[in-house]
Amino acid sequence: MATTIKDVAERAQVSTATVSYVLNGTGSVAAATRRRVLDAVAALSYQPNHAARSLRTRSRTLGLVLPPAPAALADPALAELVAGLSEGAADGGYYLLLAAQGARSEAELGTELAQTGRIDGLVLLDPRIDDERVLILTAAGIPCVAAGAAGNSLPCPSVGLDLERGAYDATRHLFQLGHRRIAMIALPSDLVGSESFYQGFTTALAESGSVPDPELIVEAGATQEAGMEAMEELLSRPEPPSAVLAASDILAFGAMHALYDAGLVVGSDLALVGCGDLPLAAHTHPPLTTLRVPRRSLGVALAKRLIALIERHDLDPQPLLNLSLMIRRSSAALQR
Amino acid sequence: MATTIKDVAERAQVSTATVSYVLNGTGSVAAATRRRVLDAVAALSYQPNHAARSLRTRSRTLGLVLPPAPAALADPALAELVAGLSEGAADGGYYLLLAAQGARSEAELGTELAQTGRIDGLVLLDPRIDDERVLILTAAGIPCVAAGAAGNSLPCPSVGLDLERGAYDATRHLFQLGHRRIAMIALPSDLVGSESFYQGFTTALAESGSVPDPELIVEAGATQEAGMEAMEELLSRPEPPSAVLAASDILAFGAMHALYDAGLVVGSDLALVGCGDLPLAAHTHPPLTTLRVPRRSLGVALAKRLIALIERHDLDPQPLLNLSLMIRRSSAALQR
DNA sequence: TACTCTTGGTTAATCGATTAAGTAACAGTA
DNA sequence: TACTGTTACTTAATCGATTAACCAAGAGTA
Repeated sequence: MATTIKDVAERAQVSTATVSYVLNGTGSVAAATRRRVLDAVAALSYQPNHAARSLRTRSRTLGLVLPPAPAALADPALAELVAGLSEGAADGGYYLLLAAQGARSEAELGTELAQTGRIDGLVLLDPRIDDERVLILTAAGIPCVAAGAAGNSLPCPSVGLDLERGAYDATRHLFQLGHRRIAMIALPSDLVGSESFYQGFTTALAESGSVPDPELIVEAGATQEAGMEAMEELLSRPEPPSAVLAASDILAFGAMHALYDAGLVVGSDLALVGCGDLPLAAHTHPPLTTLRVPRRSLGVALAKRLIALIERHDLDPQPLLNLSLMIRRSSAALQR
Repeated sequence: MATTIKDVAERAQVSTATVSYVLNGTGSVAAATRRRVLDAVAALSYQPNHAARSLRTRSRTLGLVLPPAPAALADPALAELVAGLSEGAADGGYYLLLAAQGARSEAELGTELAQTGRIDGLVLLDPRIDDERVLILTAAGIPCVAAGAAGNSLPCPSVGLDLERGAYDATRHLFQLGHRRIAMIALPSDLVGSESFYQGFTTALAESGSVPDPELIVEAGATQEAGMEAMEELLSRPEPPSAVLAASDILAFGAMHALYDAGLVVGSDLALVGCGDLPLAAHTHPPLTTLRVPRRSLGVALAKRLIALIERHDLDPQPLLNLSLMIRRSSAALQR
């Protein structure tokens, strides 16, 4: 039924080897012969069988392990990243395999997928410092790239977001609105990127002649509840902040709840800026000023980088992707 | 490096055939031999190579074609469905392959994936009546299931949502709040499911002794703009409705904008109910009453059904999945 | 002339599984 | 005893590509 390389070879009056050489651009084939082969391919609308091909070479498939149920919900924008990944994969002639993380750890699952030849490499989300997944996978010789990590704090390539610059921009924005007591709610410090974000924050403060008040820096978890608690903590300070920069939208949403509970009006009583620009951010009340993450481009870049790694192309040092500050009503000028 | 069936065979002192028989539960193998084989498998932590296996049998992979960029954004809840799909796939020993739809049509891409042996079957989103994708794919003998379609309006199996019951519940809810002039904003009528939704609506009306006023039924597109226009149209009626049931949250969001523009307050001036329960729905102002779609379960059910189809198990007639009405502030009692 | 290179192919081994066909040993049966 | 079945294996073909190894013919060179 399905046409094979043999059918093409017969029709073009050559051996299957020649067909393969033409199709892969390897070997040396006379122009006339090449034509005959290509004509036969077109006439039969031949597509090489994937299993046979990957039995000898690569699987041309990138893998992504989906976080278990609750975490998947935590990032509604995952779809956007995934779309970018499969787009970037397609550009390079690859596809994207999704695996649901069941009982096994992500590293185990990834190793299995790679060792059974299902995937050639893996994309890792939310990398942490000294991430054990990276250690296990690279030790097993499995190519992987990490998403959204900046710089070289990881033993594997990554495509980074310029969180430092983003945090800097957001902080400057608050400063220019007149705020002087600016707090920050940080993500867990073992997340790669937390450090950069903090750097951007302090750099902006330093530039305006102030130093970060340790009282106004709270490290939170990654959930909305954590953001809520962090905000409550900030409000309990002797001298509470007039503006808050949250390292993620989720944290900012939690902070909003805390502010609402405290009877404070976001935007006028206190300025709030998030990071991520989740779809929800534009629809909270008031709409949240936040740093937009180019998720689709991030996905595309990750896929391309992983493919380069797999095929051992020269890895062009990828520039960091920029965040853009979406100014909305949650950040207003300081009232006095 | 990677351990093969040969390594296992050697260690267990049997032929590779026997190993295969043990692993697949086929053939007849003495208990003692089976033990030896299983021990060897465990000792070598052997995993069969996927390419080799699928060269002879199936690829144990389900396919999903991602809608092109703009449409993908239209349904932020796609991630949830995808998570369900890969979960259901994993349960059956399958994985999920994602393909970005580039220039080619979904049917072409799906056919190619199936014919190159990359996937065994395809999941189709948003099926339409006489959907050409279904026709092309089933003609090519490619198993596929459609998502969210009810009943038998499709030439391929599907996992349905009980939209009729959902629309009925929502309409009854509005009626019980005292509303008598209830309008409906419908999705394009060629979407499988539009008919059922309409049925539920009219059944509920009929039960309360009224018949649907054609003036109060507007067929819209699928976008927010379409919802906005539809609402404007309804407001221009000589006798405008006091309540509106929108066939999708997106349409409802558009309707909200139109109402805002008209200076009407959703929830008090007019009751509005959507369908889908997108993450945004709980965060609009006022929060939107809507029918929650069990997306994750839908994904799981779709995957299981597709696998059953591929492996020719008896397809147990899947019950329709129920929607549940999330009552929020957009639907309030009739003011008089 | 005799030798070496290059070009343009072919032949056949190979990847790692599945599975049809074959076989030896033994039990049951007429 | 001779025949038929079963059980428990093994042998080897096969899936459809890639690719190392080989080869023939013609060009270039000493």
